[in-house]
Amino acid sequence: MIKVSFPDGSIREFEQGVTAYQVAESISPRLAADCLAASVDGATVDMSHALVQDCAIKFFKWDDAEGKHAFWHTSSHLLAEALQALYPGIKFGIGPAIEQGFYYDVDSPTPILESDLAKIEAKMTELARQKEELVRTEVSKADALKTFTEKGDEYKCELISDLEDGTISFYTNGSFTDLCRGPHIPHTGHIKAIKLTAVAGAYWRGDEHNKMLTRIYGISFPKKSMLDEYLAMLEEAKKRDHRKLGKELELFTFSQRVGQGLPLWLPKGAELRDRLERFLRKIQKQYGYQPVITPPIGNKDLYVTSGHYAKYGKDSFQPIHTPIEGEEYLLKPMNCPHHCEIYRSKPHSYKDLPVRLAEFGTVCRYEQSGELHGLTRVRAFTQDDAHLFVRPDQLLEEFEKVMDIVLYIFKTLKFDNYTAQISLRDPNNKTKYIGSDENWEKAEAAIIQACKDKGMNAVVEYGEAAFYGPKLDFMVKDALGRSWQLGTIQVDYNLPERFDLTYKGADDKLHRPIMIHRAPFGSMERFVAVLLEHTAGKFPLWLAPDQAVVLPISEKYNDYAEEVVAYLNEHDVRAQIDDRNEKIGRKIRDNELKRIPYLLIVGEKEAAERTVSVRAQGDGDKGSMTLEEYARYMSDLVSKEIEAI
RNA sequence: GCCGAUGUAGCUCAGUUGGCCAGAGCAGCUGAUUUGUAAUCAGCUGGUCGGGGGUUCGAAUCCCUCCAUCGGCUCCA
Repeated sequence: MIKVSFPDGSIREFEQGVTAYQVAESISPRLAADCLAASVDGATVDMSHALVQDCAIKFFKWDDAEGKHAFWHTSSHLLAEALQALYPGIKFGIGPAIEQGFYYDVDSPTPILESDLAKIEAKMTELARQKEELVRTEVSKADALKTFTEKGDEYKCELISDLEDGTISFYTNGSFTDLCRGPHIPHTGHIKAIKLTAVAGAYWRGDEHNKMLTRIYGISFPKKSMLDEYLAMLEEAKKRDHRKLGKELELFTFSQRVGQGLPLWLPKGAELRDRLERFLRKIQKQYGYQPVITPPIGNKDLYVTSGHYAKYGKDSFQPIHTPIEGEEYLLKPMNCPHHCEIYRSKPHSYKDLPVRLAEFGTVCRYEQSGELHGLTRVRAFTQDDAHLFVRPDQLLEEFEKVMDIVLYIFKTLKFDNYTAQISLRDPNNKTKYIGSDENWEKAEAAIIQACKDKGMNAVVEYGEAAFYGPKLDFMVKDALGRSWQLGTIQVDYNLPERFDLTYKGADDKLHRPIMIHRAPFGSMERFVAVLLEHTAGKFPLWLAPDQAVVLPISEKYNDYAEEVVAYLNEHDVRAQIDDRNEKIGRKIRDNELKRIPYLLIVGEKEAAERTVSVRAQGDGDKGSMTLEEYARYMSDLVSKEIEAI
């Protein structure tokens, strides 16, 4: 047996004659990368050469996340080395690998601009060609601090100060030495294609009170062709951008004159939204929800009572003053307080619960200008909101029923790559939240239990809770991989207390209900945005604003085409005519680009036979059908989509 | 809000060593054509070059400022 000791302190035993490749295989890539610094007890394995090569091969297959991580992490060191060479006096923050690529945060005496990126890329390529090894050294905390103090790198010093006492590792590539845990790929020569993608500002340690550093984003690959593929993929993703599609498909628009972040829904967008609302209303009716309607403003006192004013008052649209009566009103930033008051409007018995109040409620929030983003982050939006007032013994069952609704919606719309996130409060900063520890613990336990019951694989995030209670959020990614929260379910013990909500129990005493806030879509705006990017504008038939367009071959057949449209509209098919004086090829092209699901071509033959020639979106000619056949065909397709559960 | 970039016709974009009345394609309008499965032809209309201020004999082009948009950061009830 031979012993191999690793930098993390572990010692593994291997049979005599083991190859370096087998050693590499036996451990994770993360450890494998660190084998550069491994020492060998015994002479049979040459760790310095073969293992290095084999590790490299393993990484370049991109066969696991750790391999890519090491590759991009090394790339960030390479970026830092290039920056150090080009910008004297530059100081370094952190430079990690991220999901797609890497970045480095720096503080440069001369500004680094987007136009400098090509120059930096060239320097990186030059350094990469030198095949610089990533050399690990280990030092004490005191020595580490000394090294960076001498360099005047205050950011690194701050990082080291926060580390626990003990051994600290440095990695050196060429002339650049960084505080780093590793792992890295063996040498920079494997980095064959580099693209610096963006320069941005980023607060030191993510705190807006700190100095803003310059963040340089990049991505790298072991082959030029992989970079080309990546860039092509980005181009494709841009075509799915909901802002672009929203314009092309005439769903929504914005107007500077109306104001930033205030979407204007165009007729086709309104049709789409209406379909979604009707879909959810139907489900909610089955689940025993009662629709309510509340006004777009509310007295400031309402939000003082709820606690929202103390938390968000300063960052909101400022109160509307009424000079005559001297009152203050707020544009409604959420529906919960109004719904609490509806609950309070009459006494409740334990037999009445759960009470489920639902409203498509439009709310206004003064989001920071830099945060606005298409339809995903706006200043006025409509929540598919509902508040459930439940007894403690009903909490779990009701929570799980809400989960069922969210999952049904996601399934119907084929959102299969969502992430469920349990958002709990930050245990280290409880001042951000209202309510007692006991209530928080009960609420958090309920969500965790519900996920367990449902077998839902959820990630837990601390510090992501709402200020009044923990949540279960459903996150979905957009075309460029940015994650957006859609559905949300929240457990709240606090607002019922603040509004003194009660019900009379079987024991003839007053009890406190628990509130569940929920919005399966999240908001109509954001949901439509993500739906657009998912479908690339090819909506399922039941949602498509226009399901079919009738295309007469020439104006001679316009009358018959009108008859077809009338027939279809009577039979619940949303159809229009394209009677422009254009050739049929042109009409097909234009309507295909508008993602119309079905094109119905009518000419002499169809008019005589009372048929339509059916063309499915992206799927070409489907042959001819009688009007009856086609209407039935459509209704079958729609019912199949909706009942896909 | 912060860092960086962008802003030319309804849309997509040309036009910077400052210089003739600011261009194209698509869309729109008019006319011709009456069409069989992804762009018929011709003519015409349309622009305070994001707003305001400045430099200059002269500004889409240079400077200042404001606004909006985009990429991030921070925030997200």
